[in-house]
Amino acid sequence: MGIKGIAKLANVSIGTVDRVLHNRPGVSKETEEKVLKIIKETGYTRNTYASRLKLASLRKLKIAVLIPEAKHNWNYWKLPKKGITKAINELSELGVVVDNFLFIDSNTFKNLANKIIEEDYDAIVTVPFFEKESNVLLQKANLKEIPLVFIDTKLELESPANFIRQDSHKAGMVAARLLHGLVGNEGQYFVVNMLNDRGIHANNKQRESGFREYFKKRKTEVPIKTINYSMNNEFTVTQEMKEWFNFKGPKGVFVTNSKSHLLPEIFDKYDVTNTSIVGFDVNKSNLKYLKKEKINFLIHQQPRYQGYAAIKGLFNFLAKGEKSDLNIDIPIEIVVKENVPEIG
Amino acid sequence: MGIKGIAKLANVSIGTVDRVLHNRPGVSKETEEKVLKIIKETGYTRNTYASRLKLASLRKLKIAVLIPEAKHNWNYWKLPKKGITKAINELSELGVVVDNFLFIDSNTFKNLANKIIEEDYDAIVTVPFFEKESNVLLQKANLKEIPLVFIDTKLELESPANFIRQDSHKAGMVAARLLHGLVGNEGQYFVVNMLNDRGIHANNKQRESGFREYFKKRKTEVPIKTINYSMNNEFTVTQEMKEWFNFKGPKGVFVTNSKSHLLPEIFDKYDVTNTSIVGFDVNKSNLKYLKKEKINFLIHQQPRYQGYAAIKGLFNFLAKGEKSDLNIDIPIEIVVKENVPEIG
DNA sequence: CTGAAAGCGCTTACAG
DNA sequence: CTGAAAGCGCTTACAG
Repeated sequence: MGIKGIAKLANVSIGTVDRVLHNRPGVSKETEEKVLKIIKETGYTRNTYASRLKLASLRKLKIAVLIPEAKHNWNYWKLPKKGITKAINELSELGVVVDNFLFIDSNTFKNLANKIIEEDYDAIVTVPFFEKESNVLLQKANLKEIPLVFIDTKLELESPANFIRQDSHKAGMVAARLLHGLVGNEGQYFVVNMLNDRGIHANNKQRESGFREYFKKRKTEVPIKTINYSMNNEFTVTQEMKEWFNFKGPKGVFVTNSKSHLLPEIFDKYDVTNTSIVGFDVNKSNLKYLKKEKINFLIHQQPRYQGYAAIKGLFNFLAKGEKSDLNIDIPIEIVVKENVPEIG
Repeated sequence: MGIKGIAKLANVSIGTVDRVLHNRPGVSKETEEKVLKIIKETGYTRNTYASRLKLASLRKLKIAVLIPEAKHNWNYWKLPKKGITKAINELSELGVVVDNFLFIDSNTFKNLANKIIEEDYDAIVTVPFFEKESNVLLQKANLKEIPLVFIDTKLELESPANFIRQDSHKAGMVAARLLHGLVGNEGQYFVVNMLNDRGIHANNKQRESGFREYFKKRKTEVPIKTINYSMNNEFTVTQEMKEWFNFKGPKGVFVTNSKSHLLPEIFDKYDVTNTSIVGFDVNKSNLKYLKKEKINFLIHQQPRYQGYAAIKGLFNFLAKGEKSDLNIDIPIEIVVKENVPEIG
C-alpha cells in the first residue's frame, strides 16, 4: 500500500497525503486527522527508496568528512576512509555525496570546520581530537541543525553528541583480563604510553584507566607501572626501564596505542625475556609480531567499519529519521594469531 | 547519467538501451555495439533502487528460509531468525518477501525442501545438517538455477556451494591458544563433546580437529583427552572422568558446543578445581558463568548476523548480480566478561 | 529490430 | 486548503 492507496481511502489527492506525511502546512485539521487515521490503520510507511529517487534528482545529500590526513605515522586513517568509500559506493545511487577534508593540526581542523559550516552540508563526520575546537564545531552544527557524528574517540563535550567508537575504558579492562590470564598474580605489569607530538590521546588515558580498574576490582594487588615514552626522541633506556628489564619474573606489557610492535624489537635488543604484550590495532607491523608470537593479543577497533557506519548512520538519519544508528559502541574485538580479521 | 542520457548519446530509445543492458534479444549487432560503447565510455551503472521500484510492483523476490525449529534445546535458532527479520525489515521496501520453513529432523527437512523447490522461490537459505538431504536440495536448486546459501556449518558437498559460517577448524585453534595461555604446558586438556540425539555435529568435529592441530604444530606435547558425553542420559561420572577430576594440576576444558555452562555445575558438585573453560556461544546460561568467571572465554559465531547476511547477500545477488556476499567467513569473536556483545 | 507510452511510489511547482 | 500534472530512473507490453 502506497501513498496512492492512502489517498483513495481518505478521498483526497496524493499531494494532500504527502503534505500530511511531512507535516507541511496547508492542510485543514479535518482532512489531516482523516488521513492520519488511515495511515495508522493501514500501518503505512513511506518508501525511502522511491522518495530518494525523486529527491536525489533535485538535490544531493552532502556529507562532509573531516579527519586527519593519512600519512607516515597516521596511516591508520586510511582505514576509516576505506569504510567511507564503501558507504559512498552503496549510497551514491541514492544521491549521497561525500567530501573529504583532511586536517593536520588544530589550526587546519578549525579552518576546515569553519569552511564546512559555511558551505551548507547536510551532515558532518569528524574526530574529536581537539577539545576546544570540537566544542566550537558542535555548537555551530547544532545551531544550524546539521547532524554531526564523531568517530574514533569519545570526549565529554558541552552538548550531547553522537559517537561511533570503541569504549576505550572497557577495552582497557579487556586488555587487563587477557594479560592477567597470561601473567598471573606474581608478575609485574607495565602500561606503555607512546606520546606523539600531540601529547597523550584521550583514548590512551581511558584505556589505562580501564586497565587499572580491572585490577583494582580484584582482591590480589599487582604492581603496575606507567611508562610514558616520547616517540619524537631517540629511544633511550631510563633507570626506570632498566629495573623493569631486569625483573626476571613474568612481565605483562600493555601498550595503549597502535605501536606495540616497537616493543619486541627493544626487548630483543636488551635481552628482556618472559614478557607478554597486549596492544591495539591490526596494522602490518603489529601483525608481524603477532604472527611471531611476540605480541600475544591485539585489540581491533574496526576503523574501517567506523567510517562505514558513520556515513550509513547519517544517511539513515537524513533519509529515514532513524537516530539509532548515530551512536555505536564498536565491539572490542580480541585478535590472536589464528583469528586475524581482514582489514584492507 | 541515467538510461535516458545513454539513449540520447546513442541516438536510440531508452527501451533499446534497456534491452542491451539486460542482454535481451531483438537488438541489431550494430546498435548493440553503439550502445555498449557509450555505456563503457560514460561508466554508466544501473540504478538498483529505481529498478527494484518498478520490478517490485510486478513481482516480489521470494526467499525461502529452511532452518531448525527454535525450541527447548534449539533456542539458538532464534538468533539467525532475528537477523533474518532485521534484513526483511530493511528489504521489504524493495519488494523482498521471506517465508520461513522450520524442520525438526531429516524427514521434515526433506519434505520442506521439496516443497520449496516446487513452489518457485527466487532463493533459498538453509543449514547443511543432513549431508544426503543437503546434497539433494543443492542439486535441485542448481538445476532450477535457484541460488542457495548455507549458514551455520560448512560441509563438503557434491557441488560447490555458498556458505556463510564461521571456520570451525580455525575457531578450535583460537580456543586452543586461549586455553594454552591460561593453562600452560604443565596442564591437562580435555575436549568435551556433548552429543544430542543427532549425534556429533560437523562443527564440533572441526572444532576439535582445530584444537588438536594447534598443539600438534607446537613443540611441547600436552595430554589431550576427548570426552564424549551424551546429553540424553542422566549424567554419570565415568572412570575416565574420575581420573580427570582428581588431577590437581591446571586443567583446560574445551567444550565444542554451546553447553559449556553445564561444566561449572558439575565441577562444583564433584569438587573439581583449577579448571579453565573455553566454550561456544553467547547464551544466557554461558553468560551467567562467564560473569562469575567460571567460564573464561566464549567464542561467538554471530548467529544473528549470519541470518542477516544471508538474506542481504542473496538480495545483492538477485538485484545486483553481486556474488561476493554469498560466501562469508564469520569472524571468530572472542568474548570475555568485559566485552560481552549485544545478542538479542 | 525499434520506439513511445504507461507506471512503480514519491515529491514538487503550479493552478485554482 | 486541495488537486492534477510532471518527472526521478527504470521496465514492460504493445505498436509498428
